[in-house]
Amino acid sequence: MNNGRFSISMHILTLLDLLSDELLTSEVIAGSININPVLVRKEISNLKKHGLVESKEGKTGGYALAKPARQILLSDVYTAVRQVPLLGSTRNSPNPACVVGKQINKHLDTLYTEAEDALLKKLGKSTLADFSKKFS
Amino acid sequence: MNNGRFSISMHILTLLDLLSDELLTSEVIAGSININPVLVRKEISNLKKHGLVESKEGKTGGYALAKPARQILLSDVYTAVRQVPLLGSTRNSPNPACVVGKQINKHLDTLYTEAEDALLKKLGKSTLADFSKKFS
DNA sequence: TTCATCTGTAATGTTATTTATTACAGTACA
DNA sequence: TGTACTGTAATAAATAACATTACAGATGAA
Repeated sequence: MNNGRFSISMHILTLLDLLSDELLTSEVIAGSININPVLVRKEISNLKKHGLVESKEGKTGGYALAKPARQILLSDVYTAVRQVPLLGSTRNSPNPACVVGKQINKHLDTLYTEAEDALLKKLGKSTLADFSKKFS
Repeated sequence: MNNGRFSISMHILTLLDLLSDELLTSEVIAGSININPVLVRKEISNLKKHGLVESKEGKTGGYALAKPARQILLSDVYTAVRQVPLLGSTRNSPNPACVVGKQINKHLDTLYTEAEDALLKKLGKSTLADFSKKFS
């Protein structure tokens, strides 16, 4: 995964949950995370695609959760953010002339999928509401 | 984690297991993975520190597993390679003036530790021998 | 109806991380 | 004593992550 994106998404979602009585702007959110507002908008663009956040444009616009925090599993967040296998390499092209090189990617993929399933299962046990409950 | 390192270590260890009747040189290993031999030596330097591989210098030198493949858990490999939290961000310094920013890292750390424990538990269920058995 | 304030997104620049390469000292065997 | 390795440092190149600038489009309010 793009390292950092899960943390950023969790931060965004936590803010939206805890301050759910108002729409938050990308600038306010960015101020809490301490990153650029454009990054927040990009990240939220992704969270919107996955049905976790909704937005309103124009003046008085901003962001809010698309559904109650107790209906958002942390595994949903992971899935939304995920791009590449958790343990997998980015650029590798092992030698196909070698018995191991030829098959390793296939077998590693299987392993990574299983490992990721275990992770998802774990993350699926708590919700955003459970998480943001810790802030008080 | 340094993405790619787990894959590389698994590749190295699989080769060492399947060709355990001889010492393998960094060049042979690098040829199978299709990376630079120096990277192999560096990665093995780390695996040695964790007691998974042993080496012999000089002419006729090379590498071998430090113990039987059935005694090497995949979680051992992960632990050897691991540098930073699985899901964690690299550079983030949230705003301490914000209720969320102030505490988020602490709570994310807890979450990441739990998630990683689940992963380790899963990886601890199979050994290098189980993995390399798949190549034939 | 026009200005102010926001989202959405593209394009580009900067910085950090990862991987590759070069170089060479040290070891061990023949 | 030469050859073929490991071990490791130093540096360069490639890639990925993040920041910034810019601006079109939406929406509400003066």
